[in-house]
Amino acid sequence: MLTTAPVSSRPPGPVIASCLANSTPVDEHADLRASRHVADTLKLLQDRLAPRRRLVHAGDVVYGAGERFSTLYVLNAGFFKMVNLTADGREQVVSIKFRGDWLGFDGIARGTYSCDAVAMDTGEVWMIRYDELLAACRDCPALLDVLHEAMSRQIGRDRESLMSLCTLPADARVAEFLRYWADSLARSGLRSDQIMLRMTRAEIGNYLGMTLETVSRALSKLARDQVIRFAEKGRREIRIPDVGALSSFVQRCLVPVTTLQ
Amino acid sequence: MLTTAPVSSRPPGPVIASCLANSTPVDEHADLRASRHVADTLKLLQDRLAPRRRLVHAGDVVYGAGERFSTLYVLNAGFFKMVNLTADGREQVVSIKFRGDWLGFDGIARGTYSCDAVAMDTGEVWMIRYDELLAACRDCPALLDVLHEAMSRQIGRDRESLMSLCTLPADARVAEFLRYWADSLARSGLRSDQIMLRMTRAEIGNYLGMTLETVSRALSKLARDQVIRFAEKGRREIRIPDVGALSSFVQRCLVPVTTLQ
DNA sequence: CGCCACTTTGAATTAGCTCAAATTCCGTGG
DNA sequence: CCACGGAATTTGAGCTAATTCAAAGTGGCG
Repeated sequence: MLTTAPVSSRPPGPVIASCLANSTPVDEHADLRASRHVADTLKLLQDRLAPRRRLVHAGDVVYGAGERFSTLYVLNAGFFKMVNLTADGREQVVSIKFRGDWLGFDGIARGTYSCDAVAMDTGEVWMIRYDELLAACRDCPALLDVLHEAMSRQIGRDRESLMSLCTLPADARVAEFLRYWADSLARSGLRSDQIMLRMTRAEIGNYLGMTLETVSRALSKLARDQVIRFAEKGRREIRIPDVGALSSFVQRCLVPVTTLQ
Repeated sequence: MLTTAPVSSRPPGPVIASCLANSTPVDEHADLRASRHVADTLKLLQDRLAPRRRLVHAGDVVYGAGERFSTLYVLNAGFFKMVNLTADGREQVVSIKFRGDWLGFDGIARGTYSCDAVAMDTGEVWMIRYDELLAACRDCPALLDVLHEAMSRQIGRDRESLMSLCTLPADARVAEFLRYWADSLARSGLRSDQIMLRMTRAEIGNYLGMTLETVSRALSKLARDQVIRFAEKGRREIRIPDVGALSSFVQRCLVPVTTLQ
């Protein structure tokens, strides 16, 4: 559980238990706290609302853009992408959801969902009728706190995505993307030194505002620089020996030449 | 300055009164309804919370990144920009706020604000302590609805920004930006055929993920195509004879050659 | 009037895109 | 088991939209 530091001394080791490989250098308990926070939130929802659970498989659409809004979803397992399709035919992955994330907030204001929520893997969502949630909040203020916290976190997260898009070159955006994915796994209580990407290069590129070729080149570069490693077979699985290395890669992208003088 | 234009058959024509020239083709009362909605919301807040008002002038910082979160702000007049500064020194305008918009949602989850809220003009914000708001919501569910609606709308809006960034070329992003600004003025109940930009080209470029030169070129192009017109003096004021023209300009950007076959 | 910040425009440069070809992976059926 | 085919990926090469660099031009204001 305690990573053996940056320098990889770790043998591939069986994936069995031993989970929760984290590596935030600043606060090595941060991931643990975060994952507990997710677990606590889910527990609260389960206790107070006993939400209906729904199993999903890759490709399942939990709700589609334009459908009447009535229920929020909380992701308990698996991964989702939110896909937006504009009237003029532009298609865009606008966000990726992990365990503990809520789906459907955008529906509250308009009365209809504005995206498709598509499962990228086998997983489970909890269905929470918005009206029932509000009713339950009356008896249990903690529930309201949890709701607001989730909405607020999404707002903060969306902002970070926007920052990335606006201020980072393509290579760095890919690195940031992997870093966030690893972070999210850690928050979920899963091992984060190993990512099974559930997206094609084309989808990643769409999400990050670049072409699939650029994604591929960026990943190749990250591998060349030893920041990531591809699993022996299948280039969808990515090993991240040290999350910190991803962050410093981003930094390096920002200071292209200035280092010299 | 006025290049004799490619075709130019339209005479300058007086722009005198005739305010509120809107041009949503689908529903010509949409703007009116939207502005009533903003007014109703503000009325509700005023009646139930009697929030403290604060006058601001251009450059005033209502709250800064890192400050302890305690209160939300509702913009009653003026314009704000939200500015994010990352640890590594990247600075980014992450959103623009208009009348009826709320400021500070990002603070709920982290307990601190994550952006600077900077006034771009003389205006007024209403201060709403978050704890008091929650207390008031207990007696008045409508208040809670308004809060959730505002958070949800921001989530939806942030998504649209991201779509723009990812899927539109620079020219179109500038057009979209102006269109949204005009829309927001209409929602505020202000005339929307005329925009006084409170931002430099550099700020606009930062917000839209491009350089100031690109913004300038895009605006020049829009003027050349008669989609906008600059006021006689000062290139900060922009006339929009027809908002629809902005939208169709965006469309044109998306179909570069395909029109032929 | 003259400074200064902002804007516009042009010319050269480049990051990322498009197009194209080769390679790998994986499921399917003989 | 292997051969086959389609989809995803990688990599190269040229092209283009947008950036960078540079030089005027414009407006606001003490």
